[in-house]
Amino acid sequence: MGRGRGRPRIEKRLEDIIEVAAAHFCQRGFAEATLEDIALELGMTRPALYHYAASKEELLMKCCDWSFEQYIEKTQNLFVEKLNGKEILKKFFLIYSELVCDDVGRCFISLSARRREAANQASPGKQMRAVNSTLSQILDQGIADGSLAGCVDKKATIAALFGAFNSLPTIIKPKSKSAGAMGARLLSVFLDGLAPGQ
Amino acid sequence: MGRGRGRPRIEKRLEDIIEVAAAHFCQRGFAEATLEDIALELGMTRPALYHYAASKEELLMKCCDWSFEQYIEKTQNLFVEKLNGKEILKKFFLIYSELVCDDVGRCFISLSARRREAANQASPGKQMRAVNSTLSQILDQGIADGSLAGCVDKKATIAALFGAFNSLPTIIKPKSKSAGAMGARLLSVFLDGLAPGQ
DNA sequence: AATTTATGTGACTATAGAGTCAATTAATTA
DNA sequence: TAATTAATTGACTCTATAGTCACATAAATT
Repeated sequence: MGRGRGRPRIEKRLEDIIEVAAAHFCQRGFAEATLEDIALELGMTRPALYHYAASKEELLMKCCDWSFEQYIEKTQNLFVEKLNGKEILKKFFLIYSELVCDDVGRCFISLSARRREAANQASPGKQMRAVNSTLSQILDQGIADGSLAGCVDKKATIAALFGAFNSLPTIIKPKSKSAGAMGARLLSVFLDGLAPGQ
Repeated sequence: MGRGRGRPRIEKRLEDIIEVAAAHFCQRGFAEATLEDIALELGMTRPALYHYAASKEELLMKCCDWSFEQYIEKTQNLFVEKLNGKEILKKFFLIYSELVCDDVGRCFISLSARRREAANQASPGKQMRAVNSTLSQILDQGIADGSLAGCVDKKATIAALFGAFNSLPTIIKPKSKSAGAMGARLLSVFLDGLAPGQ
C-alpha cells in the first residue's frame, strides 16, 4: 500500500516521522525506543527511515532541532507588546507549559544533553542557555519595572521555575488539554509564595 | 586478587555493588548502563554480579529499594521534635536536597517508574505516594499552625516543590557539598514568592 | 588435613536492534 | 510509453550485552 512519492509536500513525511520519533524518544527514552516501533507506528518499515535520517542519533538530533525551532517560533514575540515583566512571565510559562506537555515540544528539553552532545557538538548547551537567558531577561525586566520582587535570587529562581515546569508532563496525562491551566497554577505558587501573607 | 569471603560483614559487598550500580543507573540511565562497566569499577567480572542479583532488573530494584530505605531512615524523625510546619518543611528539604544529589539516594526518585513497574509490581507507585504524602502532611501542619500561607494550592505546590528539588542534580555538580545550601536557596524562592513585597 | 560454602572466573550462548544493500514499486517527467 | 527519480522493502550483517554454566579458589568449619 502507498509507496512512491505521491504526497503533496515532500517534507511533510519527515515531519510525521519526527513527530512519532519524538514521542517514542520522550516517553521511552532514547536507548529504549526502537526504530522498529517508530517505523511500525508510521506504517512503514525500519529501513525506510534511513531515507530521512542517516542514523538513530541523527533522528534524535532532528527531533531536538525541530523542537527547538518550535520553541523559538512561539517565544520570539514575547517582548513586542510592551507588557510588564510579570505579565511576560505569565505568557512565557503558558507557552512553556503547553510546549513541555507536547512530545515534540519538550524533546530538546527532556532528552539527556549528554547523549545529544555525543552526537552533535555544541547545540544542546547553546539551546538550554538560550532558554535560560530568556527567562533571565524576563526576571530582570520585572524587577526593573517593579512588577516582581526586587530581591529575588535569580539563579535559584530560574532553577526552581524550570525544575517545576519541566516536571509538568509527569503530573498531568500526556495530550491533556489542561497543560496551560496547570501551568498557571504552578506559576501562582511561585508568585504568591508560601509564607503567610503580610 | 582477593577472592573468597574474607570480609567482616558479608552484606557489605552487596552495598558496594548497589552504590556503584546506582551511580551508573542514575548517571547513564538504566538501558545505557552496562553490567560490564559496573563490574569493572568494582574490580570484579560481570558474572560475579549474578551472585548478588539474578538480573539487571533485579539489581535496579535493589538499588531503588535500598535508596528508599535511606529516605525513610532519614525522614522518619521529622515530626518528633514539635516544630512548626515551616521549620519541618525546611528540615525536610534539607534532607531531600542531600538525598537527591547522592546517586544512591536519588535512585528511586530518578529512575523511570515505568521500567521499575515492569520488574516489580507495586512499589514504585507506593514509594512516590509515601514521599508525596509526607510533604502533604507538612503543608497541612504549616497551614494549621499559621507558619505557612492559608490559601496554598496544595497539589500545585507539591508538584512545584518536587519538580524544583528533583532538578537539583542537574544544576550543581554531583558529589558537590553545596547540595544543602542550594536546597535552602530553592526553598527560599518558594517561601518568599516572586510578587513584590506587601 | 578434609569438607563445605561463598565468591569469583573464562568461555560460552542467545538475542535484540542498528545499519547496509540490491532489488522493487510508484509517481514524475520527457 | 519510456526514462528518471523518490520512496520503500526483504533479506542480510554486525555488534553489544544480557544471561548461563562448568570449573576454580579461598575462607570457614569440621
